[in-house]
Amino acid sequence: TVTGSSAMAKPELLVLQKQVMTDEQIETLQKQIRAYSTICNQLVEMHKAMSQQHPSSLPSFLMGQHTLYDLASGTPGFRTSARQRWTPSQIQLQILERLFEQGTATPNKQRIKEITMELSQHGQISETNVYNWFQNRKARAKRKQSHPQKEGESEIETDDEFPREKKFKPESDSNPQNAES
Amino acid sequence: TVTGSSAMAKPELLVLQKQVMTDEQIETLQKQIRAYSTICNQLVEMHKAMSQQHPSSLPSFLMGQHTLYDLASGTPGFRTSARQRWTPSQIQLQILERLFEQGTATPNKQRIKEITMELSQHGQISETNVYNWFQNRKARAKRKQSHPQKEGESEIETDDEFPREKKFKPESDSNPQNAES
DNA sequence: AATATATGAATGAACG
DNA sequence: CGTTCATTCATATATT
Repeated sequence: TVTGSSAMAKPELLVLQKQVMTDEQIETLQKQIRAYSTICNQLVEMHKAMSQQHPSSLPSFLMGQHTLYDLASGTPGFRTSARQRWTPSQIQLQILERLFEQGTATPNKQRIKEITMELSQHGQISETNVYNWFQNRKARAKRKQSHPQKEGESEIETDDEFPREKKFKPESDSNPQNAES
Repeated sequence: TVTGSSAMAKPELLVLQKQVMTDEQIETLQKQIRAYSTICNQLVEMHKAMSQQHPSSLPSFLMGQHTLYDLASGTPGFRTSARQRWTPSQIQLQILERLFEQGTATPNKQRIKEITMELSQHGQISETNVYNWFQNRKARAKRKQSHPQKEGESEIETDDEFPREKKFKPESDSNPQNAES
């Protein structure tokens, strides 16, 4: 039985007015469940390893949590991946790279359509894939040059990283000003 | 209507023929998520108590699990990344989505103030955040129809066994949107 | 197997 | 408002 231990996590993502969920909502739920599943199992494993006790001695609050095991242990590894990300084939990559070198940095809509059409002959691809690829390619190229040898030592400490030059839109008409603290 | 019906591998409880969930199913999901949430937090607490280490030293598999602590918002111990960029909480997102669906496409300044006031009760937020969110939401909703974000798996894997129960998207490439720049 | 890296995708913010 | 940029998230792949 799920006894609400505290008021820490209140997944209200399910509060709907109707009994209809969209694909996106279902996918969100799957992700969340999968995340919990993974972490729960990992944590349980760690706990067992640390306590060095009989593997059957689980803390009391895990008793009766059949819902957990029904969900998670049913499929080890939990292949719930709702969406696989696109992976360009070698041919596609070559074509894309060549286009990029030729100066096609940010193709417009029409250009993307053409490229997608072209690349679709060498594997499954969508316009969004092409769009994302060029965006990432450009961003990566830019970061590489400005960040040649810098090592990513940035830790999660409270180091006040200067938050970039934040530019406000000097709109004084219908644009709210930022009031963040 | 919901176009891309994805019949991918997923927990049994989510295998649906349509994108419609019954009250019971939603309730089941809520219970399961709550269970995960509770157990995860308990396990994390226990682990911290046992390891007697810095509360910030969490195992690697918890790194980057933003999905978790977004869901279990406010969970202490998880890396409190002082991110520069505003990230709406689940509740905030939910409210925003609802407002958007209700037709609040472009709220004026006054409306933004109200919304910000409302949302600020569920986390840090500024009027600019709200403004940007609606702008982005609208822009991307529009592009959504022109870019069918339906990518399949790449068939570059020649050593494929047999066609699994992959999801099949009705790639009808419906709307040849013509938006030249 | 666990960790590190590469990279596709998502999204808040900014620009013209 | 449409488009682009910058950063982050998530996962496939590589490395140890």
